[in-house]
Amino acid sequence: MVFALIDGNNFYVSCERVFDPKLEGRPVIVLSNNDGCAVARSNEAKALGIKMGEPVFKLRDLIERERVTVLSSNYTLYGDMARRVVETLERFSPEVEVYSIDESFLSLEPTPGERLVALAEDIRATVRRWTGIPTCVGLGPTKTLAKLGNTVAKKLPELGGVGDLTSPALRSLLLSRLPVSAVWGIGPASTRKLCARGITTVAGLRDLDVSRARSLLSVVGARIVLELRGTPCLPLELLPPPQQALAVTRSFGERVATLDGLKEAIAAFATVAAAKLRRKGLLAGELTVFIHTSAFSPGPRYGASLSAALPGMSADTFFLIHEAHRLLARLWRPGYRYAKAGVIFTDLIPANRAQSSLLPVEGKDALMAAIDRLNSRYGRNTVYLGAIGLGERPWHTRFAYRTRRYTTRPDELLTVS
DNA sequence: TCTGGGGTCCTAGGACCC
DNA sequence: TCTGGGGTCCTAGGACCC
Repeated sequence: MVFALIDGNNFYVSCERVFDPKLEGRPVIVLSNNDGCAVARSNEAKALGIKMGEPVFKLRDLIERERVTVLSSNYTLYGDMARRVVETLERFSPEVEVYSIDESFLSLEPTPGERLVALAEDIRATVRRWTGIPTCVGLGPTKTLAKLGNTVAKKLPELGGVGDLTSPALRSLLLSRLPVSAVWGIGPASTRKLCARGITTVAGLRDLDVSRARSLLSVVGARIVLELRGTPCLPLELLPPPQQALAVTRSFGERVATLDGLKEAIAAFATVAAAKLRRKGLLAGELTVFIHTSAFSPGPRYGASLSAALPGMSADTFFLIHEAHRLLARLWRPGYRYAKAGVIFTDLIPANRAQSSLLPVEGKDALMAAIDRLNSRYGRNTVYLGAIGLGERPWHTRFAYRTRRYTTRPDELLTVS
């Protein structure tokens, strides 16, 4: 059995290009929430030196000079495109682990006589043809090596999009040339630790004594060393583990100084989070609320968070807004310009496993279901609670350059003439 | 002078991922 | 002026138990 990792190339940009071919061959970046940072870059944008996570205001001149196309995130579109990619992958293996929005692990069992690389090329070509999304495929005897193979495929275009690390000989050659920071799970802190001890290449990490890796980088490091040697330690996760936390947090479009303004924002975030809970069939038992000023701007700074067990498991918007507001009232201090806030639900359980309350609230579930149906049928925010406010919403996240939701909104379909 | 052993649970903080 | 959001896992240390 071989692990394959299929990963969408510059995924968000590729989704946009499917519906706007004029973007092909041009520098394109997609921005984070609130149009803050570049989170996806076409190869042309990478070639201009635009870094992952770079704040867009620092790029203004470059964008102007090089005529870079700048787009806001269109998560509705990317989520739907990702679903199509996964459906395509499921044709090639009964075992698919959806690892992130643009990455899936597959187990591959080539039939006798079938070349593994040819199979990988077939997967790429089919995904491209059926969804329009270009991908790269990494192959290896472990997930860590498949991931590394994918990195190699992206780095070396001459490989034709497939990085095969199943053969020990080729693997040894490549591992001695790749920096240790290229390994999945080795971040900046671990890279510093390793380099300080003279371990700078992937091969160096592979040859590190396992107990030494364990003491240096915890069990995570020990597992990585074994995986690099070809011993699988990470199985495919075919069914997603139960979710542990659900958060809605946002930077504000404009700073908010008043308690009323924060209450509206927190009510809006709690509304979205509660709807997500219901869609996933979950109830929350604990709530955290946080607010803070900007970490970048000068001026007085303040930030705080509070958690509390809810008096009962819930996914009820009325109740959750009320509880979030109680925490907010204890957090809020006057005299600050707040830049960000959020609500986080934890202690999640499936609604069908919950103990029923001794004091059922008549009709509340039916009311929530009715609201969800209306909003699903007529669009988000068709019906919402007055706590979100009816007037200006300075805290609203900016999406100034968002494209259409081509695949999920009949009124936003692409028109062809 | 000599002062056990083996556990669980919880939390805060760090690290990492996309 | 303008700097994202949503997750998971691991460890150390304290509290507590018998």
